[in-house]
Order: sequence, then C-alpha cells, then structure tokens
Amino acid sequence: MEDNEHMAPRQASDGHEDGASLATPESRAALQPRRKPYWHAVDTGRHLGYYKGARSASWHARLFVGAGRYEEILLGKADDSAGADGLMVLNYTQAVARSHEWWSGKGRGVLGGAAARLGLRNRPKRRVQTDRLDEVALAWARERPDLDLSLVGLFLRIKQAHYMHERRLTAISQAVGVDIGELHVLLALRRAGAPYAMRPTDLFKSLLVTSGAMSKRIDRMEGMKLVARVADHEDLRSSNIVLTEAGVAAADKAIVRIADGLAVLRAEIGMSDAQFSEADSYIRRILSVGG
DNA sequence: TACAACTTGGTGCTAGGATT
DNA sequence: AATCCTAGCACCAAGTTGTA
Repeated sequence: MEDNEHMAPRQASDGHEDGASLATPESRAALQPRRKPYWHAVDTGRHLGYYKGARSASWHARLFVGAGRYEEILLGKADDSAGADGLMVLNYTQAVARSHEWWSGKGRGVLGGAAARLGLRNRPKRRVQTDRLDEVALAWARERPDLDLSLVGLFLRIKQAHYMHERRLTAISQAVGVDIGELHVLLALRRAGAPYAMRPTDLFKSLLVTSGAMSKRIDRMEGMKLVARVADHEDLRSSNIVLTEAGVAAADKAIVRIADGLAVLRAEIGMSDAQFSEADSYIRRILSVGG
C-alpha cells in the first residue's frame, strides 16, 4: 500500500525514520536506496522526506491534505556528496527550514480548522505556478529516480522568473503607451547615453530581433514621435535612430517604474546583498559552461 | 469547448542606394 | 566590383476574438 492511501496523517515514529537517522550524511549512509523517500514526521500531517537513489539523494516535504492524500514538494539535493550551499544543496537543518517555509505558505485549509486556529494564512495566488514547477521536478524524481535532474527545476524557475519580469515590463510599457518591443528600443537608446542615438543595425543586434522587425518598430515609434531617423554624416549609407524629447521622457518614466518594481520585489523576497551575489554567481557559472 | 477567421509581430530573403 | 546597410515584401507562427 502506498503511503498516501492512509486515511489519516501519520504520527511521528509511525513506521518512519526518526529525525536523528536523517540528520547527518553519516547517518543517512546507513540507509538503503529505494524508490520512496524515508519520511520523518515533523508534526502532525507534516513530513520531511529523504530520498536516496542509486545516484542521487534529495530532500522532500509533504503535507497531509485529507482523505489519505498528501501534497508533496522537492526541496533540493541532499548534502551527501557535495557541501550544502543553502540554495540547491541542503543539509538537514536547511531542509527542515525550507519545509517549514513551504508548510507555512500552504495553510489553505488542508488541516481543516486547525490551520486557521494556528493562524496559517494563504499565500498569494502567484505561488500556484511555483507549485506546478515543483510537480514537474517531483514527477521526474518519481519516474526516473536513477537520474539527477535537479537542475531541471532550477531552469524552469529561471524561465518562470523571466516570464514574470516580462509581464511586469509589459504592464509598464502599457503605462508608457508603447508595446514591450518598443519599450526595449526606448531603454536601449536611453542607456546608450546622450545623444541617445544608435544605428538600426546595432539596435536589432542588441535586442536579438531581425532587421525587418526593427524596421517596423522604428516606423511605429517614429509615427509616435518617440524616435527620429537622423542621417549619419560619417557614413552616408547609414542613419541614426535618436530618442526625441518625448522618447527620453517615456524611457525615464519606464526605467523608474522598473526600478521601483524591482525594489518592492527584492524587499518581498528578503534577499540580502550577499544572497543576491551568491545567486548571481551561480547563474553566471551556469551560463559560462552551459554552451 | 472547439474551431475558424483574423490580427500581430516576427523571420528570411532580397533589392537598391551609398561607400570603399 | 565588392561590400555594407537599410528597408520592403511575402510568408509563417502564435495569440486573440467571435461563433456555434
């Protein structure tokens, strides 16, 4: 019988590993690889899991949701073969902390009235997508426990974060009165510095679009009086795309809103300068070897 | 909910003007 | 003549909208 077929949440020590046997790499080394995680009941209906496969080990958490069912999440890799970094590779203490973070964000009535009595509150709806990404990682961990696919989840999160940023930029571009592509042109010209001019070729290369697409954007923006085509006196074959006064104002309005939004986001996630540098460092390392 | 029509924005190709 | 660069055109893919 599968664990989730039980009709009530397991109690601590109900046939599970105790916390001590999961606490250190040495104690976990005594455990045999198997398909299902070793579960340790941290609290009623709340279990920390340690999965040990042939080639990888990882931390999981699960939450009893009633009717014998659990919601489950992949927390990160276990520090069995590599040192914990608190981000992708977690030691026992970090796994416990991250599981508590997840459980405290759940609180959507899964423990019935108890959750409400304990003061648990629902997280904003935007966490739902994150849970879906967890499901992807969890599904791979279940289907191919012999493979280390932990980076898949990280890449999906990076992609999702990019989409989130693009949605914010889209909202800002609408407030400025342009579309997202035109906003990128405004920002490229603005960050070029005075006199806020670039050749069309440099613009389409830096924004990763084709010359045809850039021509259309410039046409639209010229019509909106945000940019102007100015002949290049040094190379008469070429012209420069220059921000107009209205274009500079629109770009400045947009970049201030972007900065404000990012400041709010950073405050919400509580990321310190050191944590930011560390996360940035890991992503740079991925990009440097990722081909 | 499924499908078709429509819209939008992008790509690839190429013509043409200007310069080297 | 060769090269560089811009911009126009046809086509494509994805998203949106309207309808049954």
